[in-house]
Amino acid sequence: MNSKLVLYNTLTRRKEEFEPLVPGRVGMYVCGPTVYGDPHLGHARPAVTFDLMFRYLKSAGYKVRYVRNITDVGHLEHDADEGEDKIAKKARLEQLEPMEIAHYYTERYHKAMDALNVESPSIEPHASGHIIEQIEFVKRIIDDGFAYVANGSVYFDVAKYNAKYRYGKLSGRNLDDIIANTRELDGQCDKCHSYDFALWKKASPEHIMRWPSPWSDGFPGWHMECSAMSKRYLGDRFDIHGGGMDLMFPHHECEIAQSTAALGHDPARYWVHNNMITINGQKMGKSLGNFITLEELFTGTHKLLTQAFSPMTIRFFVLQAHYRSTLDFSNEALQAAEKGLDRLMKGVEALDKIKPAAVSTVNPAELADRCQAAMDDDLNSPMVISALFDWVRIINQLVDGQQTITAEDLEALKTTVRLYVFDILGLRDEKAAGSASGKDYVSPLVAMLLEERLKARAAKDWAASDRIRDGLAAAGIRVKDGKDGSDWDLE
RNA sequence: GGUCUGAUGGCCGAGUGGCUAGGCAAAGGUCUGCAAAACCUUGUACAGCGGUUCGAAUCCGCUUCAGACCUCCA
Repeated sequence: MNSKLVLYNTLTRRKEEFEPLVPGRVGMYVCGPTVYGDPHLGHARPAVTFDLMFRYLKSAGYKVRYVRNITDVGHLEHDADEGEDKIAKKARLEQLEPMEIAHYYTERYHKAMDALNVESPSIEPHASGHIIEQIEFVKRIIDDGFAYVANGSVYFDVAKYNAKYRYGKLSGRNLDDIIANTRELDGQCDKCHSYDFALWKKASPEHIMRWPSPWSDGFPGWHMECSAMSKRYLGDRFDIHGGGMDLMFPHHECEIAQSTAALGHDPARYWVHNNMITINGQKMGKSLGNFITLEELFTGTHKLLTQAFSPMTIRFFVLQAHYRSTLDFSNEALQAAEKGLDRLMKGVEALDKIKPAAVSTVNPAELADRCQAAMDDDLNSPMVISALFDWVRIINQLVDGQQTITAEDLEALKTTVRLYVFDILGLRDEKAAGSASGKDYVSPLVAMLLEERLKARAAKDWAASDRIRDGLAAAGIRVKDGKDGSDWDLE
């Protein structure tokens, strides 16, 4: 473990050297999706970002427990008080059981994550499966005096909490500002203050998702699951808590308050937030209705898309920007990513064409050092990619014989390139993998035709040669003439 | 209004006191019967105005513009 990882901690607004609580082990918790709709491009950002973190920490030698939740209950729409449970609402619309909806979209989410080559986390707890833990957590907060019961619901007493700790430490707000900027309550509410938030909500008669509790038949408040489940699987303290920047306030702020109220201290040491994906300069999100689902991207069926983009193009697109920057969606940017990825993958394939020599004119350790330094610096994947591209050029020069490399250095180079491209960036050679079966299937046929074409070319029968080339092109097979004969590829 | 980010070449995006990523596009070249593909080369940009400094795109101040959060959102 020779990495010296530095992470930007939202809590301190600084880059800090990463020191796990237990040497050699890392506990990380990331807010996962609310499963009431198809996963969209916005979901790809945290998924890929924290997948990168997960992969890098593991490759650095840490034993990592990565917990990413599935929110299948308790997430209210419009208003934490009067709103309706998202899952339940969707269920009524589609005439389905709430769990049916949650299951369906969880599956869809998993499918999209697989396509993006996002590794499954160590544990993926569902909020609905941890009602007991959440009730216990609420009890502790009540016992410590930081919550009050009102008409079957339980609310967090923000003012009381703020008197002892500080509410707003993560988002940089202070309570006075929050009071000044929180809208007034309707008057029908059980809460004492507008800025208090629900820990447990009494269910109205028509509410389907409900569980018994000491206070009422109801459901947990919408920040409770993360506090309860992170404690359950990672302990009272853990290393990294991640999520999208839009969750910083109020969600993560409330999580800190809940955990601090119940346990007396912060739950996580490093708070890491990924930035948003924008479209025409605006955040891509459910509420704005300007999101593109991942399936639409993969199939090219959204009206804003000029073509389909493969999952790896999306992944590469995300990795080409630093996770804390906004990333603007456009067809042009995605096309650039697609071509760039293609170039990178061709470079990786070209490694096998290099013939070792007696001396090296290149130093593969340079690549390894650059990549590690970039990753250590707050997971700077764009810098890693930049270094890899520099080496694609060198690899091509090696293939060309303009540079030479020893067998030993070549092995080191292959190891480094593959480590970063496949294991850490998590890219997959879609063309090689995806079309392998199809390519194998037609291979003998194409080989035969190319042989005929070669004969025709040798005889300078250009008409016959071009006829074969055009015929193959019509079948989606592109012939590429090189120095040492012809190669081909599926479109 | 409050809190906080950001403004980089044709586009996307790193960097962040001097050595000035990378990709895409473009131009030139190599190869080729032609084409395509592939490869090579080139490209001096950091919103504006002040200030600090030997030196600033990078630090500070102001201005303009954009975005996020403050209500569910990755």
